[in-house]
Amino acid sequence: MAERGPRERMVFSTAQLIRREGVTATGLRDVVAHAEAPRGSLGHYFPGGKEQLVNEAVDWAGRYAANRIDRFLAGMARPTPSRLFAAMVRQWTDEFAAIGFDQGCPVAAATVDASVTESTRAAAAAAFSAWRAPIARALVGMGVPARKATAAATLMVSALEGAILIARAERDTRALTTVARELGPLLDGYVTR
Amino acid sequence: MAERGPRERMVFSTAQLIRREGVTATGLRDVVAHAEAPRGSLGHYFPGGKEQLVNEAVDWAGRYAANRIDRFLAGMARPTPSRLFAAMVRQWTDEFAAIGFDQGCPVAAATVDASVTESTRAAAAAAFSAWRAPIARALVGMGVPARKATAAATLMVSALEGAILIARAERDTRALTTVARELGPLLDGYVTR
DNA sequence: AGGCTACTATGACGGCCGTCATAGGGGGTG
DNA sequence: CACCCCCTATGACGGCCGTCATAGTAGCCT
Repeated sequence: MAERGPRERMVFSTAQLIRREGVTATGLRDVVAHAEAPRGSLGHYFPGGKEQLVNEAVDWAGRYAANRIDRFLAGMARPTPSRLFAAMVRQWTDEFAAIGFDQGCPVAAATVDASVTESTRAAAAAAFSAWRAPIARALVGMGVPARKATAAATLMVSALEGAILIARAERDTRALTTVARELGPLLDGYVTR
Repeated sequence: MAERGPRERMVFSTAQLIRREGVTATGLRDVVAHAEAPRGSLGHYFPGGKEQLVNEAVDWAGRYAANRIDRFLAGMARPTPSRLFAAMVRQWTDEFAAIGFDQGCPVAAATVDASVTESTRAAAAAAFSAWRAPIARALVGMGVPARKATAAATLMVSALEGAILIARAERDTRALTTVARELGPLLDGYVTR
């Protein structure tokens, strides 16, 4: 997360804060403090106000999740659906173990939280889409029929998001490891060649 | 939702409002208005303040979800894991179709949202537990080994919660129907007798 | 009747929110 | 130098928040 300009830092910090506080509870003053950004720049870079800032943070999160998928695949010698899913899950178990359960998924937070604006809801939908696309593409590359790939990707994201939720509530990664274990064989079963 | 006292109405209204606004965005004044309850009673019935009110709402939601499971089973001639899951999913697709995508799961909202207090987080964990227990019990009754039943219940709740999230973001029930369809055979495969 | 308890009414308090108006720096260009 | 444009500084505004103090009212118990 190299040294970027104030604008990018604010978007990134917004995503970070949304992850643990939710949209409504994240104040713009908190954002500038976290980003160590000049407060006066807020209205300058984000004339659309908090709504614009939040939307950009959600966009950022969607792109980040998508990139992660590609990175997981790049690190695998012989990728399989279950291995990809295991990597996605492990990313979260590792993070929970390392820094605690306070930070969840920003896209989930933006979806659930608050008097979320229509535009923010649309940003969340786009983020889920951006996340699912590389998964489905990867599954096809592993031999899953295109017809089944998007459904499988939806299942993977759903199970992961739900398990993240439960893990945070229980402060225990068990839900995550459970879904990875139980879903693995089913996912590999989609492969036809 | 028969005519209850003001106290119960406030708890119920809190759950309703949390479902669509989140915890932080739900104001106490909104609650009394929605419950048509006397404002002066808030501090009387809930000396623990908003925190207590939210916790009771989450508790209520957990019990409600658990009761729903029993009601689903009662309405089935020959219950199977996939049929139970389909019923759980259908409850949500029906609700989304009927009243829109504005209302999600209150337990998810309480988990994700905000400067949620430790006690609220614990209430959410208890709610998930209360929800999962009757599912696991039902699975055992259908012939799923006890060893596998809790894992399967966790998978079902995870996939459902995640799909609810995606469905709300996309304003489309497709994610829900997808997980029901894809997970069905796996769930029935747990049955050994 | 008197008194005690359970409940309700009302308004004020301090605090934080997102937004905006105003003004100042500061470097590159004419 | 003068100018302009991009960025930043600062403080005020109205509004809503959760909480609390104070003052009632209603009804049962003895």
